[in-house]
Amino acid sequence: MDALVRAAFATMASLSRIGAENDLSLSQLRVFGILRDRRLRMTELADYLGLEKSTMSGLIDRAEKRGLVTRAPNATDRRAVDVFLSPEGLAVAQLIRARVAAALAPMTSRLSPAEQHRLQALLERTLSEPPQ
Amino acid sequence: MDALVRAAFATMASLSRIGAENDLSLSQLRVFGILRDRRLRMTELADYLGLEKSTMSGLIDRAEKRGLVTRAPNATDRRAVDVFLSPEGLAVAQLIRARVAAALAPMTSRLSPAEQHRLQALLERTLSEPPQ
DNA sequence: TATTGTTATACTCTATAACTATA
DNA sequence: TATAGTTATAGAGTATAACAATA
Repeated sequence: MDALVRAAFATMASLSRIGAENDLSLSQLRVFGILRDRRLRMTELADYLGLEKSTMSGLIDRAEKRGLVTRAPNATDRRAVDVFLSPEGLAVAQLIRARVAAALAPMTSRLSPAEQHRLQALLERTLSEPPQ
Repeated sequence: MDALVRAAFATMASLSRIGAENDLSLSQLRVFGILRDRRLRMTELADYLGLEKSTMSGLIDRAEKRGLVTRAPNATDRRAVDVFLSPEGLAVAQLIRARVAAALAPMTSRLSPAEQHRLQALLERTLSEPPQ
């Protein structure tokens, strides 16, 4: 569906721009979204993002160097490393979230509240299982 | 809107995967989509994608080296360079288009034809002007 | 032996700045 | 002077392969 692809590009353009304004790539933006309310191991994080663990190391290296995330040894598996947002990182994550909502508002506000609800319901259903 | 962002990521994941299967990045995928029925100058292409002209040079360099696109001097402005798909590039573009449709089908097919139509109409309206 | 994570390496994507050729 | 495009350079993102530590 053409409209879906165009909506996806328009949405990602907004996300990219907001990320860039905070010196964050799209992947880092996703890291912040995922870690907002979780503490995960490197491998789990890589699985969430569909990236290699070596790529994850680089992403977390750079975010850690900026003081946005923290690494800590896992309590039960001494091979594993937990990652979570620092207080600064959490603040950035919340800022980003607000900015994304504001950026997408012009799109969604073209619809009435009832239509927004209908759009959301339709999208939710298309997302019920990941596409192949 | 949360569903919109998730739908965007799901869609982009499909596009990325299809691109990767053909050794094409998302940006190159977009180039193919844009050039499918057009011949553009480097600067126009860069504007479409929101990229710097130097970035465009690199993308087109690599695609040209693979025989997928062709550069030609512009007929009226000797500073300008036109870009268009080669026959091989056109074949790839058509293949990609079919693969994208097939990949997104599982998402859209969860809706009835009437619902698909409604979703498309709602998305079209949110896209009536680009978000800020 | 298998898994977790890091490091080394290589390539793509991206932007900025400097440059050449043309307008 | 301004614009079109390329090149040089640098940094981020990505994957593959090799590795050390732990399970």
